[in-house]
Amino acid sequence: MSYTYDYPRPSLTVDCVVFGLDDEDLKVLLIKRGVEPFQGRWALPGGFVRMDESLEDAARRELQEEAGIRPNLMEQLYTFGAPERDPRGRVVSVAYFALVKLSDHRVHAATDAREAAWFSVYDVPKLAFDHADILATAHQRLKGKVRYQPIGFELLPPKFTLTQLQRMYEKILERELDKRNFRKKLLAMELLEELDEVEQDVSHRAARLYRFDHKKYKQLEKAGFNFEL
Amino acid sequence: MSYTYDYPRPSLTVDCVVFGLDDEDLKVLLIKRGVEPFQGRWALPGGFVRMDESLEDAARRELQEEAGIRPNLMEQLYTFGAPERDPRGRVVSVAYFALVKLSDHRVHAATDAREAAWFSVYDVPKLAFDHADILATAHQRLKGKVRYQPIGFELLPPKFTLTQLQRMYEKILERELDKRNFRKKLLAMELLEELDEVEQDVSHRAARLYRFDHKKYKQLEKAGFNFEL
DNA sequence: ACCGCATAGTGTTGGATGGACACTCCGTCA
DNA sequence: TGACGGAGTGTCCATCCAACACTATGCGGT
Repeated sequence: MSYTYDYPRPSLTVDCVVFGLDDEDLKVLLIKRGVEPFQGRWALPGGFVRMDESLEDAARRELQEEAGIRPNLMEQLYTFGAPERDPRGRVVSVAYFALVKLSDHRVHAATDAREAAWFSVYDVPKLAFDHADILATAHQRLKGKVRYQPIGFELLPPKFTLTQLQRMYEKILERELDKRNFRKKLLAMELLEELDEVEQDVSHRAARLYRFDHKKYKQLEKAGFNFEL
Repeated sequence: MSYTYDYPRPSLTVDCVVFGLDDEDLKVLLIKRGVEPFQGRWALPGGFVRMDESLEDAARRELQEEAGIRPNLMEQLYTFGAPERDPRGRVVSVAYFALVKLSDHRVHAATDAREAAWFSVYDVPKLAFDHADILATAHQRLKGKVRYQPIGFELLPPKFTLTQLQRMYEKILERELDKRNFRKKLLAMELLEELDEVEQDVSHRAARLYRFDHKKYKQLEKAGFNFEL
C-alpha cells in the first residue's frame, strides 16, 4: 500500500515531555531508541500521527504504547519544524507537555519491550534529534506556568503535606521559599482542603495532609480569581 | 509530478493572525477566499508549507504574497489539527501570531489580485474552516501577553504620545486605565525615551512624543527585570 | 485680543500585599 | 527521659496599587 500526492508533504509526529517529581528532583521521561537514526540514544517518547486521530490523541496514544502512561494534565507545547531537524527528511513535530504523579507511574516505566526511564532534568544524557531543545522549551514553560496556574498539584499525590508542596515549588522554581510566607499565602487562597489525617511512617512529628480543591478553583477562576505563586 | 509515501501524511499549512491598531479599534487582517472550499468567505492569510522552508518562513512568505505585509513581531501561536477541520481531508495548520504598525501597512492591504482587509476584532464576518477558533486563541494570547511583555509597542508608530500608549492598552485589555497611575508606572520603568518633539496637527495642546527603548529593555530583561502591565 | 475648548500634565493618601525573620510544639527513637 | 528532626505559628516594615481633581497650554473662532 502506498499514498500519492500532487505536492510533497512533510511527515508529522508528536513528541511528549513528561515531567514527574520524586524526593530528589524534577524528572523527565525518556525512551531509548531501538532503531536508526540515533539508535541507542535517549529520546522523548513520540511517534507518527495517524490520519484519523487528533494531535493530542496521538500524543496520548504514543505515551500509552511506549511507557504505559496516561497523564492527567497534557497540553500542547510548541511545534518544531526546522527543515533539517530529522536526518530522514522533513519531519514536523508537535510537542506536548505533560505532568504525572510519579507514584502512579514508577512501575510502568519500562513496558512494551522498550527501555523507558526517568532522568533528572538537571542531568539528562545526550538526546536524539532536537529533543534537547524541546526539553528546554518544556522546562521553561513549566517554570513559568507553575507560578500562575495551580498545575504543580499534578506532580504530587492527591494528599500531601505543606512541606511537600513547598519542596515541589522550590525544585521547579530553583529557589528557596520562606516557610511561613508560603503557608500563609497558600492557605489564604482557600484552595487547600485540610484533612483529618497526618502523614504516616515518619520518624518525627507527622505533618497534616491537605488536598487541592479542583472544584473550588474552577469556580474561583470563573469569578476572575488568579492563582499566583 | 507526484510524491508517493508508504504511509498517508496530512497536509501541513500555516495560518497567520495579524493584529493592527487604528484610532477606533483593534483590527485583524483577513483575506477573501477565491477558491473552494469556502469560496467568497473571509479567512486568515495562510497556505501550504514548502519542503525546504521553516514554519515561520512559510508564514512570512504567505503574508508577503497575500497581503504584502512583513511584520516585525511574529511568533508561533498554536497548532490546530482536529481531523475534520478541513473538508478537503486531513490538514494540520500551525498558526502564527503577528503585530504590525497599521500606518505602515494600510496601503498594501489589497495586493496580488486578492482581496485583503482589516476588520475590527469585535466585528468579524463568518470565517472559513476553524479560523474563528484560531482568531479567538490569538486574541486571548494578545490580551494575556501584552501585560507582561512590551509587545504592544509593535502596534504603535515609533514615536507616540503617552495617551496613544494608554489607549492601546485600553483597547486590548478592554478596560479603562487611570491616566496618572498609568503614566507614573510606565515612566518609572525608564523604558520610554522622552523626545524633544510634540505631536503635530492637533487642534489643542500638543502632547510630548516618546520612543520605546528596545535596547534598554533587552539589557534589563537579561538582568531579571520583568515588564508588567 | 480674548475666550472657550479640548487635551496635556501633575501628587497625595490609605489600604493591601510581600518579604524578612526565630521560636515553641510534638512525636520518635535511643 | 532527653535529644533530635521536622511541624507549625505572627509581627513589622517597606513597597506597591488604586482612587481621586485640578491647573496648564495651544488652537480656533469671534
